[in-house]
Amino acid sequence: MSLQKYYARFREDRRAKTDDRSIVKMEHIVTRFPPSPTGSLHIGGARTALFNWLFTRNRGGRFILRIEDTDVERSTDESVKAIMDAMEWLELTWDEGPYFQTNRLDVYSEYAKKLVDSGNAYWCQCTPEELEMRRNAAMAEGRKPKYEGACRTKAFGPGPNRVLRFRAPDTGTTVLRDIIKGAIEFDNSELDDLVIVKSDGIPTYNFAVVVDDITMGVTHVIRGDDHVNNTPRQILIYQALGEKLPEFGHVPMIHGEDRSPLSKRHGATSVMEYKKMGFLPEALVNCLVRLGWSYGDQEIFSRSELIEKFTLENIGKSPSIFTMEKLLWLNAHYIKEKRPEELVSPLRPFLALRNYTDKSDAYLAGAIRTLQTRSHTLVEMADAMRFYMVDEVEFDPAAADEFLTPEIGKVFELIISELSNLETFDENSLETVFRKIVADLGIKFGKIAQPVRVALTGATKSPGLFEIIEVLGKKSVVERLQKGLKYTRER
RNA sequence: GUCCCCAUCGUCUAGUCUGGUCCAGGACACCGGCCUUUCACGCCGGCGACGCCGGUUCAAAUCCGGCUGGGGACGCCA
Repeated sequence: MSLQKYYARFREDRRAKTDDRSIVKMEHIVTRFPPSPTGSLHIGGARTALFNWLFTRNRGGRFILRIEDTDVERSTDESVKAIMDAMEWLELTWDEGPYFQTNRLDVYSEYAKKLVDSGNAYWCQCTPEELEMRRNAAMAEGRKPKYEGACRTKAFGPGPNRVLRFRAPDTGTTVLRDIIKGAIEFDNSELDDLVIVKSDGIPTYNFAVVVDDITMGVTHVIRGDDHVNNTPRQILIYQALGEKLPEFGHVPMIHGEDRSPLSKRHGATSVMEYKKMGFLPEALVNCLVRLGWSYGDQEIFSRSELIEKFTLENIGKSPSIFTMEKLLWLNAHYIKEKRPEELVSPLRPFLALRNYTDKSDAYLAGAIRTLQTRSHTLVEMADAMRFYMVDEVEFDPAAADEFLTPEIGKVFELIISELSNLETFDENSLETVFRKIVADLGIKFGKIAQPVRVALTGATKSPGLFEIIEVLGKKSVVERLQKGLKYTRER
């Protein structure tokens, strides 16, 4: 599929969902999620997107997807797709976009020109190498490694290998009034003249975001804590442009178990990896939202509840650690909660991966129902499903050895004949038959349960006997019992 | 190094703004028990934290200061 068509697909999607918003109060809130397409959507980015999305849906605003691809070297179409796929899986629908910064170069030039004309920007021809050296020297001497303004007064015009720098004030303070963190004051002397247009004519991040947020009418900038230090620079640019500031809210970071930034060595970082591991999107969403945000003691939230209850005020200030423990529990919860039929299609890919022969939706749903309280993930479920899917089960040697004994053979014969004559093959009648057999033989049900279980599933652990028998059906059950019987005779 | 942020059970967190109702509540994980045809589910119980020091106060998890620890930023990356 071409990228164009791909985007169009999402556009269609959006149109369909736009009307939902009219039922919510409109407050003209505009937010955005601006990933840079240099990889897949990861846990941290997903949570930022989720917070923005929830905030916007709660307030009845517009949520924009903007692709920040000004790093031409590292940006790829593949990443754009990966990010949109992940957002689609999490159902983080956007109302506008995706916009691409590389398509908006004219807009940035226009704003760059404004800054040059007003004396707030100047051309600089210091080379990256020189800059690097000066930075290192400053660090070595314990000084803040900032640009000292060598080209400030040279009045260069644009030219090859020249960059445009923003002329930052040397004195005074800039205050960031953060919705989440409160007021943070920065000494302007800490800031330097940052590059806003690179020598290839492409704007840098700090400039492009500001121009985009201004021109797209963004009212609330909600992003990761790692952007706090960029914010005073951006505020200065807003001011130089004479524009009104948006509200800023910086959400605390998510770390790995050793409190270092979340990375591959902490396990899966990409949202789609969690899909592959058999997690349900609602579980990931529920897990992610509780990292930094809370609503009293409540742990489980439906999507509509989240939209209703989400506010920025309930976001905490301290960073959190992402572990899979709660996610696993949440996933198990949602697996239990769903109707078996709803799990059929999400489970199918996992079944296919195991090369099981295909079964009907109804059969699958029946099998799923027996495994819902026993699975933390779809992977676990697909694995546990094996005995439902194969024609012939292979006995676990230890289990067969312990339970498929010669003595149990006679019992099997009786069960086989009773079951063969049974008309209605449901849990209730099954239970009646077994209780009768047990009573006739004068033994405890526990005596025969494990042997039958081994014959039917090959293992000592499984869902309840009667549910298994009902799902498997008479033919398969009788065959398996006969195979078990054969084993007891031939051992 | 400089600047900025953060700090409650192992983890996610409530409580901190508006000190007393908190010898700190919930959830996950872990441990024990019950239920039981196995395994799970479920239910009941247990373990377990206000980083440290000082100050303010009749009273501090809550306010103030310092320390320590962790994180972030300091790019012609975003």
